[in-house]
Amino acid sequence: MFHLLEQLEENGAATVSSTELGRQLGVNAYSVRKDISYLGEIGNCRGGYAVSKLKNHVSEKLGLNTGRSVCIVGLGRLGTAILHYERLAVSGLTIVAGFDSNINKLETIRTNIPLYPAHEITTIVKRGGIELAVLSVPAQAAAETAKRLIDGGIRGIVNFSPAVLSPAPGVFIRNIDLVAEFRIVSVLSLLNIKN
Amino acid sequence: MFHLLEQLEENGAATVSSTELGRQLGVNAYSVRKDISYLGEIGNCRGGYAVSKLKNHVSEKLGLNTGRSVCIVGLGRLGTAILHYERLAVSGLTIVAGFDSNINKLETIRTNIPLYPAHEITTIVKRGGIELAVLSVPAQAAAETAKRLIDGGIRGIVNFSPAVLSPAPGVFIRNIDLVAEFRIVSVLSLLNIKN
DNA sequence: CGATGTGAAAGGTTTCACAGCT
DNA sequence: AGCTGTGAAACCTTTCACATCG
Repeated sequence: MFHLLEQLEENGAATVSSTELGRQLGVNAYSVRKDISYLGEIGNCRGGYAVSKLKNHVSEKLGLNTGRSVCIVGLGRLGTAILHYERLAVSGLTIVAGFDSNINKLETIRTNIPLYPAHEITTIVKRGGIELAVLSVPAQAAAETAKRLIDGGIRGIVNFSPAVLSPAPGVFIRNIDLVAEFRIVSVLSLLNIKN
Repeated sequence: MFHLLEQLEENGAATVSSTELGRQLGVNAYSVRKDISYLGEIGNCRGGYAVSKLKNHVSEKLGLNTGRSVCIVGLGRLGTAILHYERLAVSGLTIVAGFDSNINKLETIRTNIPLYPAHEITTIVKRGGIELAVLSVPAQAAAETAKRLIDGGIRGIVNFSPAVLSPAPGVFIRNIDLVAEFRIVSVLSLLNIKN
């Protein structure tokens, strides 16, 4: 949704209607209006929403403009891919550190982002006031690593490992199990025609 | 869920109760039982579920055992990471091809999986009867690439690009916008304590 | 008119309570 | 007693109809 607004703005569109937004997002116009209305009114009934105004409005209400610091824990292929992901940088998130338990690996990765061994997680997170973390370590290391992050005072974790992390107070955890996603597609593509 | 069952089996657990499954999955026991019951009964009321029996039951009912072929389109860092992802291989999915529009890139990637230039997508997918695809190309290339896959007769697409693909009959599309996931964590970790 | 914002209906999912089996 | 399977209740989300505004 936000990405679409940015695209529209780049293309020089001044306004956009809920119908059009819905079409491009693959949902109906009701939902679009409902969602937008939760953030308070803004539309100028005649010509739809003013694109840049709506973008800023959403951005502000959701706190998307407040830059937040992120660290990547586990620099395997997936972790490294995220470390270099450009789209993150342009979305208010700054990657400020990377961690891996394999010290040799830290030296082979080319980046300007500072990298540290895994045992320093708690210290660095605490010192740098790092708010969010990406967990891309093997399943068996997930619980231990998460504990270190939480001890450092992390506020949110995006967990790519298949292990389900035990919830901690004040820490928001989002699990993304890639293999499960593939299974979903695999199963559902067999069954029905509609999404 | 499925991953947990495999783990339990490895650890030699013979049976498991819905309460215990729920605890480890971070949901309550009601949901676990409800979900399992949709696939038909199986539990032996006294000692909970027999782990391996349940695993096979789920596997069979969901068609997880029928090996399906997958191709990866767009061999950037993310695409390459998935190409090498071992956990996919052990979950009934076989990666049978990779595609990229940059021919030079195809030569630099070390793998046993056959790689092809992007313009051959339709041909190879059709010829190989490839069922599922991973789309990890830049947003502006997503629509065109998806069209080629669909022309080749693909059944399901896991779309990692931020572009929303227009739905096609008989093709199941699952969108995974990584930046959106980070925004969700970023926003929600600010607000509430509970997940 | 064309478009938004919103209360009410429809539909679906999660939670619960409890019968029934070992 | 301990646990499963399931109908009913509570809850939430999506869909719709329509009043309202420029």
